Amino acid sequence: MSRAADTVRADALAHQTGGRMAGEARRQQILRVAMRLFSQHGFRGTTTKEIAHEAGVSEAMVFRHFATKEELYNAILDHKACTGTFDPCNLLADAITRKDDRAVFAQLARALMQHHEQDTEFLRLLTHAALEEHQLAELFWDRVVRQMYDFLGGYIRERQRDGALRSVDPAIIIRAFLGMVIHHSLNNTLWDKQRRLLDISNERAAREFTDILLGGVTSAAAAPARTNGKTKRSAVAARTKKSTAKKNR
Amino acid sequence: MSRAADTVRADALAHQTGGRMAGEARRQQILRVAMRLFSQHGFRGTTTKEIAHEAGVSEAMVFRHFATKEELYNAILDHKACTGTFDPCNLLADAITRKDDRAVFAQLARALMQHHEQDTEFLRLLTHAALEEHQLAELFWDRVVRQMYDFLGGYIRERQRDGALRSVDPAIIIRAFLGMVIHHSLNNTLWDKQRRLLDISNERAAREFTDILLGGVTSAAAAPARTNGKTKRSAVAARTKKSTAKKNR
DNA sequence: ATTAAAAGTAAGTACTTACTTACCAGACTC
DNA sequence: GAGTCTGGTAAGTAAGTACTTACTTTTAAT
Repeated sequence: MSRAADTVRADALAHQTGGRMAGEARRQQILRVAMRLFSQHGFRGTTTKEIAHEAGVSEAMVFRHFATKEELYNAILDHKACTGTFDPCNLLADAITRKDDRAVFAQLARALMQHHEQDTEFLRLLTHAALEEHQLAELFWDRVVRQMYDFLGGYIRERQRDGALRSVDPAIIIRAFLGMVIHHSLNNTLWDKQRRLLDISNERAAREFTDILLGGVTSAAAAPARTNGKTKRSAVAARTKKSTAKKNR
Repeated sequence: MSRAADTVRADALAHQTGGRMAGEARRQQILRVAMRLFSQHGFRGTTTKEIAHEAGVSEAMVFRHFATKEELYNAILDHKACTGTFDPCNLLADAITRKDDRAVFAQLARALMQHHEQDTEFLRLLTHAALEEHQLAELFWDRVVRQMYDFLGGYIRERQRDGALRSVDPAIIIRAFLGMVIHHSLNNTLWDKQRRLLDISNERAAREFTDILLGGVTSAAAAPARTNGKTKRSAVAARTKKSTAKKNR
């Protein structure tokens, strides 16, 4: 869908003359403005007056469309939580059927980072929500994060049965990988916007993170050849087994 | 100085009868209360009235000790930024001189996660500061994060010259590792306090993350055996040594 | 052209906010 | 025991805050 185009058109209309708009269009515009402001200053840090002013409209109009400030906030969060997220199933389907681990993780990382970069607002909104312990945080968790862990977890378990991946709790692998990716995104959008400490393309970051992860979790890396390929009994193998046992509750 | 002792005494005094306190003690108490509230609700989400009430004192007293709310906030942040952070130099000095990569990273991870767990307030405070683009975020960045990258970066470069680690930009390695660790901490304190998705001890998390990282960045992993025996051998030796070290607990 | 709904506003209300002023009470010195 | 320094408060103030009310203008179908 052409969200970008809609945005431009609506804003143009609003900023031209401040003229009268159709109800739904105005509603959407207020939503967009509010989203921007909430993501910048948080819920408490954003005033309804400010929202109204930025939307080029009186405060009363905001309250005509949204009964309370809270309702406006919820509308944004709901909309974002439902619409704004991609699901990894479609994106990774191809790579998964090919069992191309490298492609699976690299594509996931690239898609995530691209998403974060294009929709910085959402990242900030989510972080605000988490800090304020708003229900969105939980909602997002249940709808998106849990699904991600389930989905990726299934794939990893499969690859572990194939003997391609070391038997580590899949959740740990996912936590580690998402950690690299999300931390990197948060760094770029929240902490080090000028990228003073590390300035690399999403492409490259995805590649490097994937290299590190796969190096760390593929079977070959865990059991470096020394005797033959099958029956190496080493401290490494013992450790791996132990952690598997611990994991099997 | 015995800050801990002061703290205890002050709280006891304050909670007993709400009696009169020495100036400095009251100041410290207000600071502590304010820190807790700011970390819970952010700067804008915390009122001076609330702070005063929780400190068992009138609002005017807050403003006697701190001219403005902003000054109070700054005092907290400054104090935290200077006092509250550990520097990795001392902590890791031993492991570094031994060139025990596993110990270096595992200890760092454990210390960081422990720190985050014990001082959740600070994590939240920092995140709030980053979102609000408060100067503390930058201050913390310059004083702590940059130092960490420099320090660890130096060690990694050294180990790369030794041929022990693959030649990847050290900053990427650090970003990846800190990503796993910090993301995990943020998850535990901000998103998934009940640890529904992953519930492991800091100890184990540190170990697993270190395993993944080292698997991904040691030379052997990057250049799987097939060439000569040197890198292979060293890799195996390193791994064995590490796992022995790990077993000693 | 009439009319009724919809889009919009100016000017409130009731309450909260950060911050101030004017005053008080006990402990200490002299 | 007079003076004064210090920890403390009650009761403000001016500027916000979310939200409302009473009213006007535009649109568009009849």
